[in-house]
Amino acid sequence: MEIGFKGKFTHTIDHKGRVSIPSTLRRTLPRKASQAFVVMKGLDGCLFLYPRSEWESVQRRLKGLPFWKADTRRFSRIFLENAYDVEIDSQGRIKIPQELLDVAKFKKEVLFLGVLDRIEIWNPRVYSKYQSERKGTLEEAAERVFVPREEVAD
Amino acid sequence: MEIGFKGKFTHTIDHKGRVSIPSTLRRTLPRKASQAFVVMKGLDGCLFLYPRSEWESVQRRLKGLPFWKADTRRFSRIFLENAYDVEIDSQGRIKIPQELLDVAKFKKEVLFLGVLDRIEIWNPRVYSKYQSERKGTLEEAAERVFVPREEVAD
DNA sequence: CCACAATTCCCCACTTTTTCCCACCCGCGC
DNA sequence: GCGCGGGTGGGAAAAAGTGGGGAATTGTGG
Repeated sequence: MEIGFKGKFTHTIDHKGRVSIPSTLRRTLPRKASQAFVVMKGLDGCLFLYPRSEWESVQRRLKGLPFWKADTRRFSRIFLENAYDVEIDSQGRIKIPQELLDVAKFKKEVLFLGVLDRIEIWNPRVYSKYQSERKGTLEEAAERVFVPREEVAD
Repeated sequence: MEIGFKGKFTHTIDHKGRVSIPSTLRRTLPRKASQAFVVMKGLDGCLFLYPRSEWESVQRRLKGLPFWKADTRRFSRIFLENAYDVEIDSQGRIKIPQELLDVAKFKKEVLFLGVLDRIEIWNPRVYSKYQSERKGTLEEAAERVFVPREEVAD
């Protein structure tokens, strides 16, 4: 069965950069799934946390790009320079690399969002700012999101 | 599972030309992997560091190029004249040949980037200049990576 | 072939960071 | 109350990163 993270949880980062993964999200993983994740700088100011299995397909995509093109190299670097392997420890926590703590402006409290194949980690303030800056109701957004591709005039 | 280096790390070169390979990157290698690498002049102003196993395929790719073309010959020569075998010592360090220290303009600090099948080593200033010279955002990179292939118009 | 200098190699040493483990707190159900 | 799972904190041990000395090796000139 396919992974589908969902829900919102608030946890705290300790001064060593460790934070517990919400147990609800952990339980979403297949039993046999490894404790391995990849955490990377995400879009809109959050971090993306991928189970290693999901990351594999991202990596395959990257490897498929034409290495001899300058743009490919640039984008691969941008993409990978903020990606790190992390493992869940015996307490159910991961350690977020210092680089990423800075990138995502994490203080003490962080927000976990389950978003299908990935978990997002936000500074709560950044998230509420993100949502409030985007005026428009859920209903309007839904219209844009669900319009079939071929109807999108460009 | 396939090798996929990732992440960004800053280390220092000592006055003997030695530098530690970030242990995180070392751990990306399979246990049985040898301590042997090939370091060479890379593209865009950095050095490429390939595990010997990955180097094999680079070498195969070079061999596959049409050597009767002038460009191929020039290209191969530039790469190979600046390629050296290096081994990780008992402290987890490699010694970078003087030639390459000059080529890559290394002072004291260097930046390691994990980029899939290779590790790149940069002068930090050269790297930030490289990335600032042309616009390129994570959002754009994400498009390359995540957009289904057929939709990428070329 | 030897003497000498320069470079490399192989350890050891020290500091900082990371990892591992234990302990506690809190809410909940029995 | 008591046990249990989930979340948080901290100390000790281990690993990582850096520097340096001295033996071994290489290269050069006599």
